[in-house]
Amino acid sequence: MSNKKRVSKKVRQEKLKEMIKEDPFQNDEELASAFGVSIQTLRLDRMELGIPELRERFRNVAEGNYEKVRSMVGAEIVGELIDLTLGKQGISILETTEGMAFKKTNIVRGHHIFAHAESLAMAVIDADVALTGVANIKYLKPIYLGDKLVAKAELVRIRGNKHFVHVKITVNQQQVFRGKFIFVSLSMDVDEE
Amino acid sequence: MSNKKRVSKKVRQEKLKEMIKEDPFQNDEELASAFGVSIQTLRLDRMELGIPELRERFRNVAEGNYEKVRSMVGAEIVGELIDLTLGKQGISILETTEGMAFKKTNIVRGHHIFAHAESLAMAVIDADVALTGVANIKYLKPIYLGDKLVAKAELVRIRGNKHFVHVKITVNQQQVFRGKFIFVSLSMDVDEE
DNA sequence: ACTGTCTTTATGACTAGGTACTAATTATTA
DNA sequence: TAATAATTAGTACCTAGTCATAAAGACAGT
Repeated sequence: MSNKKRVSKKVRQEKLKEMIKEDPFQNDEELASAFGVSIQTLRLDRMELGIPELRERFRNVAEGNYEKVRSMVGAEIVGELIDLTLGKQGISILETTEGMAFKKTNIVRGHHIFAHAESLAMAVIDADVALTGVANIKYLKPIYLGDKLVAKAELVRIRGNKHFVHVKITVNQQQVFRGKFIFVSLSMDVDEE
Repeated sequence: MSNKKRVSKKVRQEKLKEMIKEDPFQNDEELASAFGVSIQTLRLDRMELGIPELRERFRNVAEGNYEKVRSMVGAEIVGELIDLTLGKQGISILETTEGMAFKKTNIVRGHHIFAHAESLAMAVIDADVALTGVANIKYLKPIYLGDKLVAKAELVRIRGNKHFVHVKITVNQQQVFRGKFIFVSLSMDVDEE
C-alpha cells in the first residue's frame, strides 16, 4: 500500500460525511474522539468538506424543518397555490423533494401526491371547512424525486352539502394522477353512501 | 393608574411569548430593540418566562423536527406497526396529534389518514417495492384530534403484478374509514385500467 | 422629603463551540 | 535523506449567551 494515512484520511472524511448525515448534532470533540484524532484534524476535515459548525447545523435543520413542518404538516394547503377561483377551479404546484420519496427507488410516496391533490381540491370549495368523504383516485405513472407536480382542480357539481371535485396532476404536460373527491361540508354529519 | 411600568412589563412579557412562538429564531438583541428595552431587561424577561436562549431554541426545534420529519415524512410506514403477516394482513396504530388537524375544527386532515392506510397496505405486500395504482377510499366519520386510529389491512387478491389490499380504520371499535388499494409491483410499468 | 420596592440598565467575569491563523511535530514516500 | 503531506498544538478572537453584583430611575406610602 502506497499511503496508509492518505487513504485513511479520505476514508475518515467519507465516514465523517455519513456520520453528519445520520446525526448532525455532534460537536467537534465528540466527532474527533469517535475517529481517534485531534479536534484540529477534525476541524480541518470539516473545512475541507465544507461542513459547517455544529450551531450552524442546528440552525439549518431548525430553520429548514420549521418551514417544512409549518408548510407541509400544519399548512392549509400542500404545495404552492398558483391560481384559485373559489367555487370553480384552482392550480397548485408541488416540487418533490428528498424525504418524499423512497430512498431505494426515488419514487415519490403516494400519500404526498394524494395530499397535494386533496388539499387543492379542498381549497377550491367555497365552504367554511369541508371533510373528505369519498375519493376515487388513480396513479397513472410513477412520480420520481425532483418531478414538479402541477395539480388542477375543478369543482364539477354540488348536491346538498356534497361537493364533487376532480383533480388532475401532470408532470411535464403528462398526466400522472387523477382523483375524484367528494367533500361533505360540516353543517351536517357524514352519512352513508 | 397605579403602575404604568408594571403593566407594561406584563404586557411586554406576554408579547414576548407570542413573538417567540411565531418566530423563535431571534436573538436577545433583536428582541430587545423590538421592545425598545435593554438586552438585560429582555434577558430578565426570558428568565422569568423560562424561555431558553436562542441556541437552545435552535437545538430544540432542530432535534424535535428532525425526529418528526424522519418519522413522519421519510418513514417507510406512518403509524406504529403492531402486527404483520407478509402477504396476508397487518395492523398498525396511529395516535393523532396537533398539526395533523385543522386548528379551527380539530378535525384530522384526510391525507394523514390516507397515508396511514396506504403505508400499512404497502407493508403487507410481499414484493420489493410497490407503487400505488388505484385507490378507492371512503371516510365514514370525521376523525378528531386525539383519536387513536387502528388500521387493519388485508391482501385480498393478486393478479399478475397487481395486488389488491383492503384497509379498514377504526376509532374505539367504530369504523371511520375504508379503502381499497391496488398496488402495482415495479417489475413492469403501470398500464391503463 | 425620605424610605422601600420594583424595574431597568450597566458592568465584569466566565462559558461553549467554535473561526482564523501560525507553528511545530510526526508520518509517509519518492 | 529531503520533500511533502498529515496531524497536532497553541493563541487570539467571536457570538450569544449565563451568573452575579451594583447602581440608577420610577413611583407609592408614610
